[in-house]
Amino acid sequence: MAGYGQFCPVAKAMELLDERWTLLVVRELMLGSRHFNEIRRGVPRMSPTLLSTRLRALTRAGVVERWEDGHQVVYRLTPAGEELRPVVEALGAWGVRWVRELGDEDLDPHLLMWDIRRNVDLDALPGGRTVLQFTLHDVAPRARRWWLVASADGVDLCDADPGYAVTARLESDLRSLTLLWRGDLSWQDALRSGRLAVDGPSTVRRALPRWLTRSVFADVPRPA
Amino acid sequence: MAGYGQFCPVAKAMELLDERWTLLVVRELMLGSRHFNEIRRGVPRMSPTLLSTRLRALTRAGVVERWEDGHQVVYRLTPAGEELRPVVEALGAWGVRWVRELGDEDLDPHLLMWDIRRNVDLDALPGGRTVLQFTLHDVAPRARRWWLVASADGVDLCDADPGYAVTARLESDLRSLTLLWRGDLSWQDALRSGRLAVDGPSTVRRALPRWLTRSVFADVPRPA
DNA sequence: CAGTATCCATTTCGATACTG
DNA sequence: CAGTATCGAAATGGATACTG
Repeated sequence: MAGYGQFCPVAKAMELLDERWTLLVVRELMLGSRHFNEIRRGVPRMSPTLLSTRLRALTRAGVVERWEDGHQVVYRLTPAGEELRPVVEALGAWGVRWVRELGDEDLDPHLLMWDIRRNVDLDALPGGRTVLQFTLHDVAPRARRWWLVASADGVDLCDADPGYAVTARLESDLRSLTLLWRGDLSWQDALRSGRLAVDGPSTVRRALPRWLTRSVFADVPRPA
Repeated sequence: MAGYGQFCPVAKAMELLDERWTLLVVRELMLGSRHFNEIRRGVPRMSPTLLSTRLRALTRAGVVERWEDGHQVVYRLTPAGEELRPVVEALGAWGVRWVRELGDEDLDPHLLMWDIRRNVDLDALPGGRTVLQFTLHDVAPRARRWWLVASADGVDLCDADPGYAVTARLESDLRSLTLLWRGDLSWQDALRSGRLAVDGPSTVRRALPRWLTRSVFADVPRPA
């Protein structure tokens, strides 16, 4: 793709950043992904070839640094890449306010559960091990049931029963849980309307919203 | 172009905004352009067909409002579009810091003079009429000479001698004047190095930087 | 794990000319 | 002024399979 033929800094920035997928790859790196297949997990519809191309372009542009650690390959943002955070944040805040309609194609249980998993607030987690069982009743069998195993050591997400005693069960549908995650729906409204049901001890139920945190954009105020 | 298949607000925002030229059209509207051909002036390398397509997409997305006033057509940003300002500002600030190399293809005397024109600070302008004659000695004859006619009523830019008495003459080359405009080069350095010469009364010369303002990104601090 | 290789359908865009 | 019409070249990217 040719450039814009403009010296304007916005144009120069967009020559790099407006290429499809590019800023989503940057987002993944901001969220802490370091390895090729870890990044892929956040952009599953992107072909590996294309991810490879984009990582190379970002590296050439000085946004990403590729570095071989033993026989591992590690990607990370350079200072220039880190400084894209305000851009990504502004885009997300705008998107959550003004792009409200989600098509069915935008819903993805794997992405959703992965996002939920990586936003568990370990500091707010009750002591011991908490095991949440999620059921998304409108989703194909393979991706219908999930187990979130959280303890001070970390969080695991399983799509098969790991065998631990379940602390609480959440039932919802894919869209409702997605809306809750995005902050388009509050915990209160989700529960009151029956779009989400939580089955478990009331102490666990009450603690849930504190450590099962939502998207960083969830609290962006919505337009009246 | 298909969507990303993601509910992430950044992805949803980029489905609209990562299409080529889109954000530059938004930028033009932010800078005050209202009419089709006025917008085109800011994105001269964009074909009218494509501009038309983009304006329609932006209108559908609720970012732009199209409105017929008599037999004029007026475009303007909606509140949603206005809220893209932080995005554009973050991109520009990032771009001016981290995309420093300008190719010769990025230089354009028409865009540059147009930008300079629309950033004249009328409030800081001395009384009466000021006429600046610009000479870009490395530019093709057609775009080498410009006259900026500024008074309290407004600013005109001419590519042919309008016949007024010239208050001061500026001589430079296209790249130097562009760097000055972007803030990659200070007035001081430009003058000291001889990349810019100003010929005129010293009061006029000293007042120049106050009203002939540079890009809004010029004062963004550069990385060490 | 970390990618490449291949291949083609599709889209996208730019150029140019034209119109109410 | 405010766009449409048309057309072909280029590239973009998706799908799939494969490799060190």
